[in-house]
Amino acid sequence: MKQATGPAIYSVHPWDPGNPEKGARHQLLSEDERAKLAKIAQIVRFAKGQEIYAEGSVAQSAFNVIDGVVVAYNAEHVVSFLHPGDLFGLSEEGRYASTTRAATPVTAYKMPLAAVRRILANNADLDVNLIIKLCEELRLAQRHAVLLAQKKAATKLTMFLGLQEHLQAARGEPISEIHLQMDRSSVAAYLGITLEALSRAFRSLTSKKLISVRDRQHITVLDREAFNRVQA
Amino acid sequence: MKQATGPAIYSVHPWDPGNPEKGARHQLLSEDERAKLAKIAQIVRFAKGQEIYAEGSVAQSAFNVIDGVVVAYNAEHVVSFLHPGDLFGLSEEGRYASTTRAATPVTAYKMPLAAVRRILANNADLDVNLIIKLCEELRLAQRHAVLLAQKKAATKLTMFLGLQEHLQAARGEPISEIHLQMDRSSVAAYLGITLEALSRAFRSLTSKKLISVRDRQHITVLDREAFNRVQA
DNA sequence: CGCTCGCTTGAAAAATATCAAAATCTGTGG
DNA sequence: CCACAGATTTTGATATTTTTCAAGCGAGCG
Repeated sequence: MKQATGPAIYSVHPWDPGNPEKGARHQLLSEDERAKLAKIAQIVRFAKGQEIYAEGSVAQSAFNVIDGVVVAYNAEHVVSFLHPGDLFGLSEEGRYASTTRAATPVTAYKMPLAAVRRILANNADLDVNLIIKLCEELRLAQRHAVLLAQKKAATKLTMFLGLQEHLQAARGEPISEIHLQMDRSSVAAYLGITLEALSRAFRSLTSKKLISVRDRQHITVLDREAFNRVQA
Repeated sequence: MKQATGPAIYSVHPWDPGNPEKGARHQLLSEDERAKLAKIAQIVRFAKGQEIYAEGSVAQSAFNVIDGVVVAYNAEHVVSFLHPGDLFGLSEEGRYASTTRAATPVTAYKMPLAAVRRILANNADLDVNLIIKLCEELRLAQRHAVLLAQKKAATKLTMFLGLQEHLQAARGEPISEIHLQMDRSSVAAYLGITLEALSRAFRSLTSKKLISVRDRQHITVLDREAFNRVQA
């Protein structure tokens, strides 16, 4: 468990173009805010594969990932992966907009939406931070769209790996290897291709020695230049 | 010109599952807030095809569409269409995350980001409303992702037309016809297919009498049931 | 009138989807 | 520690679909 002090929301800061640490993520909540949220939060655990909530059901709680990876589905299609420091469970007209499921064993804070709203209404700083986080999610969703718009499976895969690597770095994790915690079918759904096409794309990149696959979860980029060139 | 009283942000309200007017959009800003923003906003116009700002350039202004349609590009790919009541120009690390271009003649409010931030910092209500709007954009982006994940061009097209119709209704415009204000190449880029594939998808739906195309901009759904069934 | 630009159509090439089956991995229990 | 059952992933062959390249159409405009 990474944070015992209360909910934590990480994001890159959306302003300051001259920011020295480009792309680094920061904790958006102050100690005080975290403490406030901690009072209404409880820690919950989900087993791998367990559903957290279903699309269309009445939204009662928001969640904040402490450890593990969550997959969000819209109508059978994977729309995002949520990592520690990410927030999910925001809703459309009071109902969840996605189905979420634990891709690995997950620990998370669970917070009643009503209480979150009450706190937000009285705390301008929190609002701004939530805005920052939402901007980040929006940018990620748009990057996902760019990825999905690619026509070749190998291109999609390199973009995906690049994105994962980038996020991993932003989270401060080592990036000698890319660590894919979700299974192949989730990745395929995220890329908008079949499991078979994904498998072949992996093989194609591997046989060209652009990447090496240590095991299903660990990938290394061998030829960075050629790897980046695939995205063209 | 639709709103002379100041910037307007429209969105569906994210809570209240029992909301009677499902999917209807509301004005998020109070008269007071609009007046406050109007003080820092100027009205600007863009000719059809004109670039509004470029991806990666330093972000200095946010925009609020008054009239017309704006296309947002990420790396050559269309990620969204912006209509009256939409907000754009929010940034990542101080630089614009997309390139935007007027798809039709556009009128918009232009507001210095620094001033917007100053107002946001002192106005919790605005914050909450911005959050609501960002949630909406996020949901749209995820719906776009679901669309892009479809494997057949005809399916993508029906989903797109359905989405446009839905948005049109939410804006309170008549929906006897679907009005596509952007050109075919923008639609194709949004769907992640080639112009030719889009053209063939239109022909396929037309020849099956699911839709009729009055002119390049106006489409009618003839067989609603079959039309909805395509999305399977 | 002749032009360009946006869109449509056609034919061949390339890529992915689909279906079926083999291989590999994971967790469980002996 | 090993063996087994079920789930996950890879591989193979074929069918579909889309991309690509090239040419034709048509509306709007100087």
